[in-house]
Amino acid sequence: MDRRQIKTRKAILRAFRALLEKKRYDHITVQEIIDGADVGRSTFYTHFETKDLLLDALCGDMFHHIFEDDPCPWVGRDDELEGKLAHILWHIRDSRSDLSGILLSDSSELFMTYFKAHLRGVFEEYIALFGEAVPRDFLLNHLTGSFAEAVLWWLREGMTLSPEAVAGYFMKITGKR
Amino acid sequence: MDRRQIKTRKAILRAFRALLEKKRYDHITVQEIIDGADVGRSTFYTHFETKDLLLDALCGDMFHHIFEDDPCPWVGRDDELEGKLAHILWHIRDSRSDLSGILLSDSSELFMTYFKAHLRGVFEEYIALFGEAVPRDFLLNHLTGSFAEAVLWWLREGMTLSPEAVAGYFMKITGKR
DNA sequence: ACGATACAGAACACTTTGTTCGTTTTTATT
DNA sequence: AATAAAAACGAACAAAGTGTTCTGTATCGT
Repeated sequence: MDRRQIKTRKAILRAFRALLEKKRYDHITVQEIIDGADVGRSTFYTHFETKDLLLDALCGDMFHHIFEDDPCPWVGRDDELEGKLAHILWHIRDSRSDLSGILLSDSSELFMTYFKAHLRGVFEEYIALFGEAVPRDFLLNHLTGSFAEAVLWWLREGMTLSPEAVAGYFMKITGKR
Repeated sequence: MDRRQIKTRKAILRAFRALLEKKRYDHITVQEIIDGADVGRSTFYTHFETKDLLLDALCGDMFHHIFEDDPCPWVGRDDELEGKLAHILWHIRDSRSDLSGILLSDSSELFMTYFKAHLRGVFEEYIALFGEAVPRDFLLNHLTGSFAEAVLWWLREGMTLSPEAVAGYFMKITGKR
């Protein structure tokens, strides 16, 4: 791939993210993005058909590496899920992509949708741990939703607690352990 | 208040809600709203300064009567909270304002924010029921968030379950009872 | 050094926004 | 029923944003 393409693509995404931390998604204009990225108008539209697709691309970039399956030392342990959750939190805190800024922005709901979609995959593996007192889909929905909320709470608190502590709280509150 | 004002205000809100069920909030234009409401352009702007304030007004209308404190037969009983939650669900299902359509729309995240804000008030009263194993704010956040998610799940399922059943599931899943 | 291609920048037709203002209709009151 | 006040209409407006097309220039991979 051409270096120029990569450079401008990154510049656009960076400018977009900077704007997202300042104002709401639907108040951001293409003009502001290309001004921030210092990129021509036509160039923007060759890279991204619409602003919505730009958002998709940003979410892809941000969440992909967090949910990559990397070597996991918790496999087989009885706190395997808790370990994985802590791992996700750890990634968010130390991520170069500065996820926390985006998740705390006025457009956070937008990103929560993507976040939950990824989380669902994680919890699907461990659904059996939580019994069968309620419908499977209800439970899955509950776990992903409430973990995402917990993460947001943690970010709002300034991430003073350790990832392990938050994961522990979450497991406790959902009745496991 | 002038009848005309009430009439046009209602017409605008109705048109807005009809549009929200079809397309996303930030894709809706003022032009579409006033066409749907059959109202002059200047009239719209005398009623609502911006589209965001129109949204605020809509949320106010929709959620207000649900969280009104009306005669509550569960006071003092040990399933008082469960009763109140069922009551809320009952309201949503039978509401004339057709909340379900809005909460299932592409802009549902927007309304969830308002919904949660109101729910927080409900849970604040009963926070003591859930122990002190985790920080109060964490817990409050968890309860409001996950109940809102449960409601959304219920709506998506077509409200086949009874309000009492959903409230029961929720209490079970949060560890109470 | 070469052709290919990505970019800049300007111009464009078009849509949307929010405001203004004179006119017409409806309302509450007498 | 007559009247003054209030509200809605509708046209026109500048300003801003959208998405496309074009030409010339700079940069890339080979």
